[in-house]
Amino acid sequence: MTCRGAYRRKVEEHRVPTIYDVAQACGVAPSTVSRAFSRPGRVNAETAARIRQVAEEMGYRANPLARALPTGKTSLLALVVSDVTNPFYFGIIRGAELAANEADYTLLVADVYESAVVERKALERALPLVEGVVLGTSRMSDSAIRVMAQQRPTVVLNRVLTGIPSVVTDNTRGMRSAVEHLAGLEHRTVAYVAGPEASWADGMRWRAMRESADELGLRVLRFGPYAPTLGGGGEAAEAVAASAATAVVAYNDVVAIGLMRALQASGVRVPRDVSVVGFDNIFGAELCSPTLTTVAAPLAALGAYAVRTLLAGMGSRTPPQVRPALLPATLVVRESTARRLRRRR
Amino acid sequence: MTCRGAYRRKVEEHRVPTIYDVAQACGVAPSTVSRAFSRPGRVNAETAARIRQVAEEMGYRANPLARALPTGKTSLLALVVSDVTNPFYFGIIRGAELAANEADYTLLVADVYESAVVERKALERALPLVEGVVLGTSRMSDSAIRVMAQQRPTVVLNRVLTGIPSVVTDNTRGMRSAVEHLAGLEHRTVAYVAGPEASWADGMRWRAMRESADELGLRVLRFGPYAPTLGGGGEAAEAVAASAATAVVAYNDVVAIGLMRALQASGVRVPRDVSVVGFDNIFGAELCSPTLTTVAAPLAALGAYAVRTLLAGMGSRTPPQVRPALLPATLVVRESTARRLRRRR
DNA sequence: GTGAAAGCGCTAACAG
DNA sequence: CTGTTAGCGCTTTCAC
Repeated sequence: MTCRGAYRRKVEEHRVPTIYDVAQACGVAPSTVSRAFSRPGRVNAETAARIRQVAEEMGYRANPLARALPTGKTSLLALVVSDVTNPFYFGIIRGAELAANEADYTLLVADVYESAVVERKALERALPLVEGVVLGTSRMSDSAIRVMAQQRPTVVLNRVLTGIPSVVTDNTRGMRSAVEHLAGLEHRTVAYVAGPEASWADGMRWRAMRESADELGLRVLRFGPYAPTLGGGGEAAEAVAASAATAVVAYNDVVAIGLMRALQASGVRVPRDVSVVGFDNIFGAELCSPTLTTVAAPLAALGAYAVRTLLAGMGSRTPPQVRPALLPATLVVRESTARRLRRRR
Repeated sequence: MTCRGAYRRKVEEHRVPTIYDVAQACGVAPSTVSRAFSRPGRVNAETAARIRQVAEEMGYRANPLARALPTGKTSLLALVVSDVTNPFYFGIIRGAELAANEADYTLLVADVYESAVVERKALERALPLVEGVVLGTSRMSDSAIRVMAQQRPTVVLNRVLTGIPSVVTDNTRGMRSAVEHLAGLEHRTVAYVAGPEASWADGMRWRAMRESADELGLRVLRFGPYAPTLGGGGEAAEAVAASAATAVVAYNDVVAIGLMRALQASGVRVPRDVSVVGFDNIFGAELCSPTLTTVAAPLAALGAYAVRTLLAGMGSRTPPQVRPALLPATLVVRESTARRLRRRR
């Protein structure tokens, strides 16, 4: 054993038992204690049991830092989200955290306030500490993501990046069920209130809507783009009210709620005059009135699946599957959609 | 220099430059490189600059793990919240994260799903990694918290614990402004819809309401306790409607929204017949209709202040201030409160 | 199966 | 001001 203790720690107060203490108490070498925990098979079963018990009694806990230094195994995973304040992420965080804890990993949630600079700094800080990262929404360019993915196993959410494993919501199917729902309520002309043009999801949703509407023989209009905010939805109200559409699907719930409020404010009743469908099923969707029919993204599932994919990829030497995983979105029917009235308003 | 490299790392792939590489490239001792970064004063300015530049060119970044091992300085802080899904915490997380990043710390958000078991496990995992912890809401007993506080500097949010620094919302002042607002709208009889009895905040709020009402000469009723959920608020509706109260303050926004909906469902109009005030100003407060007048907890400020208090306490040898810090709550007036009608409904 | 010893990358005490 | 050295606590060859 090396001569220890000459390098006195500043805070002698709460001396935590180390592997050396356990070894001494058991009358074995430190390396044996280490093995007893990490490779139980390679040590005499009886000895191992004794070590375990003594360790337990002493309240020994392996120092994760010390373990991580030689092995790189920090048991930390990073989840980067652009805005913890956005209800969209709650479910994702929750799901990711559950899956991480399940595997005895701790999740480091990095909130980057929609800012590329903060994102860079946050990642710079977190990257060396974590074993892998899930990119919730990233302001980073594809190439920047690829560079990062070389440093640490990476999984991307709701964004497809060839070569990087990703898990995305099946917007197409989700949109289809929304349109089918509206068709079932006898709507003949439906509109899409678009979100930001740069949004990958927006493109998917609009395309899916057009296709579904076509297949079901509905007329389809498109308004926008609008900002993905209450105000953005509000701006769309006038155009929607003036149109022939009796039902609209909005880019997301926040836009849908903004739209509903503006419609109501100008005397258009929801769902009596216009049915409204949102996307995402955020917490507020059942707080507004009428409560919002919406396509629920499988938030928790997305987060959990991403983490599991990450862990799986870390475990194996082989590069992880390259095809994006599609997780089903489901329609949640609430009060904001209703059967079309016979007489046009 | 010790003979290095015999202990080959498994992944030779992405060799990150170490302090030794920089030292060699600069022709100085490793310790000098270390000093150049941690104690710039103690090294020849010219040498330091050269080292810095070389390090920059090589893309050297100190390995936080290795740094943390001898010093204990992980640059990690934990924030424990009982439920990331609860809108109440968003602001807190955001504020805490901002303050942490400002000081070059990374925040580890541990979500404990309202479960004491998960909380224990999460803390067990995180505690050895972090330098301090902020307890957002904890299911732990006072004594358990005190035990933890001995291991790591701790700050508690919205809970007062003698001996442990804490930062709490000034519910008393917040409630007073709510009651003054209602009195100004000529309400004479007001009611409090109580939350869970075990809640420290609930007790504070009710007491403050009674006192404020007394001082302003209002009659005050109390209903509850109810669960702090939409359903809980709904349950209160009947009692409220049957009472003489023309205005109610609810334990929190979620209860207030549940109450409003149930009232409206039974034909009581808000705010025409009954004014409703919530507490916390969660995201949903401006999504519901009518939008909710509410006492806004200084969420981001709470989080930020807690982190700053924590960091301050870690910095100094002296035990941190023991008096809980009171942060002001402010009334946000929206649509759910209105002047009392002359004729009683 | 077990012990000895060399490191992981960095910091800090000690000399000069 | 700078170099030397001993460790932080754990893992992992390498011998026996």
